[in-house]
Amino acid sequence: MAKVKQDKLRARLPRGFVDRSAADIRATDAMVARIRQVYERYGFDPVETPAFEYTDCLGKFLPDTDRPNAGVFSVQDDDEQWMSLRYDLTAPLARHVAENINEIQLPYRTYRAGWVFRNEKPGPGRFRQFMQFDADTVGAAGVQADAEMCMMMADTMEALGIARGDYVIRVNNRKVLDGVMEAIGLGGDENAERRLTVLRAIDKLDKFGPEGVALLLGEGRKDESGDFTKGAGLNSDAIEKVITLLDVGNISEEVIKEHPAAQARRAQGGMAGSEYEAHRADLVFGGYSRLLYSSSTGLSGQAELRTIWDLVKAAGYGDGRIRIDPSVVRGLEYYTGPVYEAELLFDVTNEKGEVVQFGSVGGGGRYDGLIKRFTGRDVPATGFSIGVSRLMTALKNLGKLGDEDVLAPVLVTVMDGDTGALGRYQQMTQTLRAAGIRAEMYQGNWKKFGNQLKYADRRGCPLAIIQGSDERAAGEIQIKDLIEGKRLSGEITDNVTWRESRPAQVTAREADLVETVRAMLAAQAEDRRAAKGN
RNA sequence: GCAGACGUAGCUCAGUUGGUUAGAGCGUCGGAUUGUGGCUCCGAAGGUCGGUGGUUCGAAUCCACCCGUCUGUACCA
Repeated sequence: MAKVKQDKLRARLPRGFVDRSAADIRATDAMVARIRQVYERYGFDPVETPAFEYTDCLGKFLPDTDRPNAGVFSVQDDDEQWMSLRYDLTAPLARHVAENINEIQLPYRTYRAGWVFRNEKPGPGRFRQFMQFDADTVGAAGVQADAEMCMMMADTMEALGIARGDYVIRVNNRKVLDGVMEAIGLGGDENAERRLTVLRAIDKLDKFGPEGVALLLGEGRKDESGDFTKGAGLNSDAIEKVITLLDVGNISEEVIKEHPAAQARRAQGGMAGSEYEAHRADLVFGGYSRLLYSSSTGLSGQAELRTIWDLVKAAGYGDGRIRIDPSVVRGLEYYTGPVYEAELLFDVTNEKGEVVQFGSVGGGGRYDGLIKRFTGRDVPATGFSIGVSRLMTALKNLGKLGDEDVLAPVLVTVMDGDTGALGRYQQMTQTLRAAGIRAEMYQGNWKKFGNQLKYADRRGCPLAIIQGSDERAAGEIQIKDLIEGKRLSGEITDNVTWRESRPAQVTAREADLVETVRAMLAAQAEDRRAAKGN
């Protein structure tokens, strides 16, 4: 016997994957619906591509194509072609557009939600399968398309219940970063590797602060466990320039208020939030100018940012919802111009009650070269991605989700298991369903009646319908209010009394089934509202 | 990938310097109560002590390797 047990299969979930509960699925559906509503209102249309793509279509633009299974899940098809599970929704869109370029009317405004897969180390809140919700404009070269993306991200945050001031869309431009690297002598193909190291170091600003970034730009940095990360090896002059750039966006309130234009404005009676932001932007652009005067690439990046800023300001988004920020880096490979990301500004606590650094919940940018790989012709595009799973974790801990719990069904209990009686119970159940009330007939072993109520209780059923032969003969039913009954249970300690008093149970005419159930459910809903109010 | 910590029942954890049959609480199931949830009481099931190999008369305990989890770090399209 023991041997049989040894051979027993162990049920186990693959590392980094999760099963989703009813509550999770409902919360995700609700979130996706709200995001979709925003995208639709902006005039975007849905498209869907499969989870698998040929590996070369996903990864040709990557420098590390020689490692087909690093980071992605790949398999070989019957014909020995490599296929991979998609790791984002942008590369598949590029493939779709390129393949259908003659049928698609450009500019193509499109959105899609879907699961993506990454073969990397999972952590808390980090999975190997997660959902993204993307929007892209393909075939629009002007930065007005990028400005619109930023505004749409802001609207999406608010549609999800994140208050204005609790999030910010930070915008930068890869050309500005490239300009600074030119200025410190890292231009040219021979320095590509070091440029990448510098970008990675900059990306760590929110994690390690300016001091940590400076170490990574120089010799390197040692972490808590004593592990050493080799740095970019820049000299102190170059490090200072990069740190200065990152610091350009870090302007204190006092400095902004000392701005000459701001002082004049204040003399006339105060400064609105949008004016404060405008002065802040002026100071940021001034800082860019001082650092980038020698780089034409950098200056054109700055000009693009200026245009984006003017556009979002004109549309009323210049009140702190969207900010120019020199420390935004984003995806290291294919972005060519403006990059943007959405960041939450409130504290997020995990299951243990610890405050965690949440970072960005979505981001994107302009990728003018991605589709050209397939078509050979210029097809500029810009778009962004929202990490649905990640954002949901944040919202769940905030209590912004899970409010709209679905009510468990009314349980029609079974007192008598012969076919005739079962038919009558089934018919009652259908009558409730036809009236739009969620209901089910007990499907377990009917002979243990106590178990039926126990089942109803644990399932969270609001009501139980009971009809034994006595009630049947009288044309009646018993309706038990399980919520009220649970409340009363606190006052009864003796089991015999508890059973015989049949707490919170009413008798009704069978003909009044729907009417009585409706009234009792309405009363419970009213109680819940009242309780929430307190 | 690198560095560190940790793996005992479904869950949370005890387990003495290496010593007989590895325990508790919670949960699960059954009964007290075949037409009434909760409480209470009684009873039961549930463990290759993460795996493999080694040291030893003897290993949950010591050693090596592997697997897994967690933390930091790298990578993250």
